[in-house]
Amino acid sequence: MSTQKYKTGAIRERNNENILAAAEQEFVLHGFKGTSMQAIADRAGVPKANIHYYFKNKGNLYRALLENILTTWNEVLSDINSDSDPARILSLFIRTKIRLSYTHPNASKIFAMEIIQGAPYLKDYISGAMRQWVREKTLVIQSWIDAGKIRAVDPTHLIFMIWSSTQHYADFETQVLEVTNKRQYEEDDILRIGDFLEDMILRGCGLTPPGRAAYLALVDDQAATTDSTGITEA
Amino acid sequence: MSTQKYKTGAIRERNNENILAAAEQEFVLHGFKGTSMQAIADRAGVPKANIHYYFKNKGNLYRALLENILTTWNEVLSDINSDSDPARILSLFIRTKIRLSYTHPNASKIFAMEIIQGAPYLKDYISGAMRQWVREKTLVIQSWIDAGKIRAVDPTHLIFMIWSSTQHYADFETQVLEVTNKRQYEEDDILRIGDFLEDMILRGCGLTPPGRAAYLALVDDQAATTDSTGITEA
DNA sequence: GTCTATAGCTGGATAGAC
DNA sequence: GTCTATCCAGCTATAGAC
Repeated sequence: MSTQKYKTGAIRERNNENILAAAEQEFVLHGFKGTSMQAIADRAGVPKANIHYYFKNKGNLYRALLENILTTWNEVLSDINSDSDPARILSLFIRTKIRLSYTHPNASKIFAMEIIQGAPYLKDYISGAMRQWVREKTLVIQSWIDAGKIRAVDPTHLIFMIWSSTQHYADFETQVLEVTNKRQYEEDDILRIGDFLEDMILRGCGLTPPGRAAYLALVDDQAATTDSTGITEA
Repeated sequence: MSTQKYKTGAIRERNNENILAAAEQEFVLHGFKGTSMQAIADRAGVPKANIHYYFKNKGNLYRALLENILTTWNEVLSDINSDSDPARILSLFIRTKIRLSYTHPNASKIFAMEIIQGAPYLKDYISGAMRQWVREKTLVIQSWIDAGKIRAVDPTHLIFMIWSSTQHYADFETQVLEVTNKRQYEEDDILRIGDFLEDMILRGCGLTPPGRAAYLALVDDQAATTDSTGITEA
């Protein structure tokens, strides 16, 4: 029940996105408590009061941002399932997570800071949906072990290892770039990291790494399929 | 040139430690900007003005804390060198880092948050001492590869993998405990994490993991040696 | 829906009594 | 060296003109 005729929802949405994008930057740089609504407003180019009009208070804005992040991740990662070949699934999962860290580094960083500080806003999500997700995946991995498809490694720790080693390149971006004396990641860096982590982790599982070419072929296939579904958003 | 006769240095030191310990807690929970001097003072049980007397300002207090952290890490990890057996060195390094994450989780978390936020206080350290440290270690690892002692894996990424997968259990403690439905880590958890990561990473390097027993024997040896040096601090 | 002005409070830091 | 009282800049949030 908005007061304007039509179309104005578009302005609201655009403002919304601007504010959320600005908030993401500020929260990464200064943390939740350390970020001021004024700084977000300045970065988004709107008066401070407007943010309160849109989101009521700082906690709601932060919550909206976290939901955005989790939604994006779920959309991308939900593609990964129902292939009975462990090597292909693990490879795809590892490389997709690395690509996510590359395309959404700030999302990963905000999530990381939230967890490090004790997950005050995400405790329910972690002990609910996330725990459930891990339970399901460990059952799949355990079934691979029982079928003799992979070595007997602890499924839960395997998931933690994939999470930590991939997210590291987003969360500790500053350290990685500074230590390796680079300005920023390039496409080739992302592929090489994928090569390395796939190689290490799959060998640890007693599997033969499918390699970079197999992944690129798979992604190209998906891209072609997605195009053919006719997504036409500008 | 202090104004009191003698012994008062002990009081100052005790206060200093209390303040640093309180600051560690608060900085972990709320980040640098989000932490108030009042909160630190309350937790340390001293008037706020005393902290300013001891540390002059918030930035100095934070810097002192970071220096404390880096000193502790250097002391513990500098023991690890000069063994020409890659499997033993890597195993010891992995398990020592996990133990550090267990004994000093807050130190790891503060360091992580500092890096995630762009390392405003530690950029010099990273591009200086830390980069140098990585350079040296990669040369050692590369010499192992050249000598055919381990598989040809990227030395830098190997170091990042060990860092990320071990620190994960400190930094993401909340997530790990919540997902695995545990209250806190126990001794056995630490050993099992060591078993898992040693197994995965050393196999990835084409090495045979020495295993838990080898590590425990080594640590017991060191403890005995340390005792025999006659350290008598209360 | 948008923005200015401001209330009400907490922040870091210091002056000055003890 | 210690602590109380206080300054003032900056904070979140809202009231109310437009």
